[in-house]
Amino acid sequence: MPENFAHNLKDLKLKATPKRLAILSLLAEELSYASPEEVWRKLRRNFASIGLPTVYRNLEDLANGGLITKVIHPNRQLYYYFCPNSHHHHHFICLSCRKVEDINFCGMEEIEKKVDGTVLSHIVQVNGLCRDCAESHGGTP
Amino acid sequence: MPENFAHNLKDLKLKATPKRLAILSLLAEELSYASPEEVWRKLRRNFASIGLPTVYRNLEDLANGGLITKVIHPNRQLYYYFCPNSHHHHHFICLSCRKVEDINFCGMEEIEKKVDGTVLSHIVQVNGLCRDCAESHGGTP
DNA sequence: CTGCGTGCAAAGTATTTGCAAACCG
DNA sequence: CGGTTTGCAAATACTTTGCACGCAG
Repeated sequence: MPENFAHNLKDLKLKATPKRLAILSLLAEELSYASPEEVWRKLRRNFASIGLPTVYRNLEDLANGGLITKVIHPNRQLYYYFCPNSHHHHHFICLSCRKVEDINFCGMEEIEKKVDGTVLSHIVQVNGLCRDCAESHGGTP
Repeated sequence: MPENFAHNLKDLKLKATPKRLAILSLLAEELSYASPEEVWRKLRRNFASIGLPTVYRNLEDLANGGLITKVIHPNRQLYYYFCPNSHHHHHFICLSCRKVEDINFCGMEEIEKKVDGTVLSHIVQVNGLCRDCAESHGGTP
């Protein structure tokens, strides 16, 4: 499922501009989450001029469209992750190397029953150290 | 369990200053989460001079000590909530009136088994509209 | 063509930091 | 007394906005 990006964008009524496509493929190649500035730095290798605001705007739009996922980070900076996995699930993020693992579990059905109100969204994210990072520097994020 | 705040602070090696105690009791009286600035505005009623940075610092310290909880909000501002419930659980937050409901469920045991790494922390938060808000303005946060 | 997308420059604004003075224990 | 805590002022730094031009459809 490599290059339906253009198609995905069309579905979201976003134009398939070179920069959007580049952002998507760039993130798709990462196993980890990235900050807007990191994405921007990488894009500058391929584009003579690209503005940081453009990156912010596009990441935001892509996340709203569901093509990529916002990562919730203790330091409250923005990070994004491209997740090829299409069915509902959550993530384990490594605070050290930023790798992301899928978690195929979501207790939300049970939770929704317990809540006295309307659920609009939910956040489930597990933070920690991946096996590699945990072994190497035994616990220092 | 009203005023062991001083004791709680001591456990965290934080001095029981009037301002810290005020922050705690102020939050303890709320059923909802509050921003640092809101806390600050309320504190100014009782203290001739109180700096916003002090509020930020104390909220952060109290949250790190586990006396209060940071709320994760879509707008990425800081919010804090005092939760009297001592055993592990999570929260349903109303994006409209900011009320907080406890959710006595956490699927983390199951999740930890699935993860290939060391879990340091986890976030489970359900966002939505409480029954009252859902009924009144049927869906506009 | 026509409106969405982008660059650039500039503005926000919540949050942090530095330091001297005040204070808890 | 001695290390914490606090106020104040100022700085950070991430993120967002405005506007004119360029490009996708």
